[in-house]
Amino acid sequence: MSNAELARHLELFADLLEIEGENRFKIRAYRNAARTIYDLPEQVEAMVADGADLTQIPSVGKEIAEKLEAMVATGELPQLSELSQKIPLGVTEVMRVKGMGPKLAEAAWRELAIDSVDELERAAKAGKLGALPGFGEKRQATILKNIEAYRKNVERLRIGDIDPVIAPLVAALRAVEGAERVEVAGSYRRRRETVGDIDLLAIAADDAAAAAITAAFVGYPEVDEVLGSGDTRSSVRLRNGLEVDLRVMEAESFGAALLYFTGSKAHNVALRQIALERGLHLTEYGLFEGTGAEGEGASPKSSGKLVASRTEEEIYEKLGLQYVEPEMREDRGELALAAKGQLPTLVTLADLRGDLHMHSTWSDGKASVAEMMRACIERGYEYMALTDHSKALAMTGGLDEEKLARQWEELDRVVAENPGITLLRGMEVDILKDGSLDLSDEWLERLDIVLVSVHSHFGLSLEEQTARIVKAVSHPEVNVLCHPTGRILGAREGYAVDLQEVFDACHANGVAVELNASYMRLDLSDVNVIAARKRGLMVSIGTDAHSVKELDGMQLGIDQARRAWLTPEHVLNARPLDEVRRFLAKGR
DNA sequence: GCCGTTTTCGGCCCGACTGTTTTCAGTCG
Repeated sequence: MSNAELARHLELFADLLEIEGENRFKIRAYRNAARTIYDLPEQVEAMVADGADLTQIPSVGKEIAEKLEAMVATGELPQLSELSQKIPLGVTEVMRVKGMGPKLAEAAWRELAIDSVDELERAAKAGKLGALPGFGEKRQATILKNIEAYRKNVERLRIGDIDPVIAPLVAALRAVEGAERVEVAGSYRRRRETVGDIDLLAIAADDAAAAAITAAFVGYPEVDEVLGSGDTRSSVRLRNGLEVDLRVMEAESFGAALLYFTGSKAHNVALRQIALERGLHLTEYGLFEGTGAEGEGASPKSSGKLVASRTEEEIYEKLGLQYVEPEMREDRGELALAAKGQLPTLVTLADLRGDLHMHSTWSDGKASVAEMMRACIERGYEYMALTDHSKALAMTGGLDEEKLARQWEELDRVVAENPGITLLRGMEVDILKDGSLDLSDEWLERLDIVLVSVHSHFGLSLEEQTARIVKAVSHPEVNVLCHPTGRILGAREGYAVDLQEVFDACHANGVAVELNASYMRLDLSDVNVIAARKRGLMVSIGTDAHSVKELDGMQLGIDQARRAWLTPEHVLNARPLDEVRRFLAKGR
């Protein structure tokens, strides 16, 4: 059972416990464990096989360790199956509708036998929800609207799809007179691969400016529906289904608000804990003296002297912490390092010296070799690898040995015309079904860089797929394993593969793994890049560009790399050319 | 259920909003 499945079982169990009315701290314990397991770079299954002590995993104690072992052994969680006899799993689905928490979902199920979103909708339309405690006309209408939103937007949107929509919106708000600052917070700022909604924060010079910013926001052309609009807070839904919230505030508390709304929630909880340990109190308004517990009846917001609030930097500083980059704020151990002053210096776009994965019109790219080359020079790269497809991908016009020879004649000319950059002659070679490669050994040896990829036979069993890829990366001429899981965000799960085993093989053979920066892929995921880093692998951030414009997709790859704490030392294409050449030569 | 520079019990992040209340529970971020 994969870590993701284990986490989902724990999460589902927590849902049912919550509906049952269990102790909320117990529920939180299960949710914390679920999140930790989901983020864990090591496979729990492998840990169990090795006889490791699972209670060494943070948030996992004796009880949850036993449950994990049971799930690994039997493929199911007995307590979950048992509880789902009592409470239908559909009730947890009802809980996913905004406005329906555990208490209301439970009441709806007990009173009205509602155990699915469909049932909930039917009951709301028939006006039957009024029978529930605390349910009036208004709430019934709200729930109906929220069911619609739930159906429309069950899945989070890809960050690469959202960027082109949000950038102009932010620009429009920044252009409003009296808008002193407009920033995006939330998971968008943390650069998560998918985003559920957008949080915008703005500083207005005065009340008139605040009103103008709000007016510009709710009147923005892409707005489909205004969900709510007040003096300090407004909310809209854009035409693509994305919900966007705007908060307008004074400069005084902007840092505290930015910190709070950037999250993650887990990072915030951990930060507040640190504040309490220091006799301080952190809220979205600022960092205050006192823990807020002593002032009987006094609002924590007003109790205690303000210590810091204008900038995130000063809040971290007063907490005795280094500034934590937004991409790292996931409570994955960053605060312990920040306390010791040992946070890594994350890789940036400026650190990159080249792009090692791109296509041209020789296969399925839209730009010529010369155009791609000039574009790479414009982007300040010292080197680039041209890596068209191999012949197995007939639909892309992949190259066989003879066509590759002709391509090289053109490369000779283009290289002579563009002395500003070093061209690495490469190919993205298909891994065939049996793990052999789609190019002759003779040509594999002649290439400067060999990328290998799976583009077919996604349905192989875990064992077959793993063995196939291990065989491929064990070929002495292979340098980079591309998009190692084959996933397409929001469209296709990756194929079944034991990444630990594949990473071991890459390590043994001097092969780097790719972080494919395409907004559709972002493969490896942040968690898997962390696993690769911990395994000591080099990571190549490649755009897989099929056009000049797609070369700019590199930023998304950088974002993902930063979420995995990569520094320039970890990234192959952030290394100087001679070092890259040594890596490609594998000491030969 | 987890956790421990207040270690094996007694805590566990915080504030706002909403609809429905007449003092608040539930939900959300």
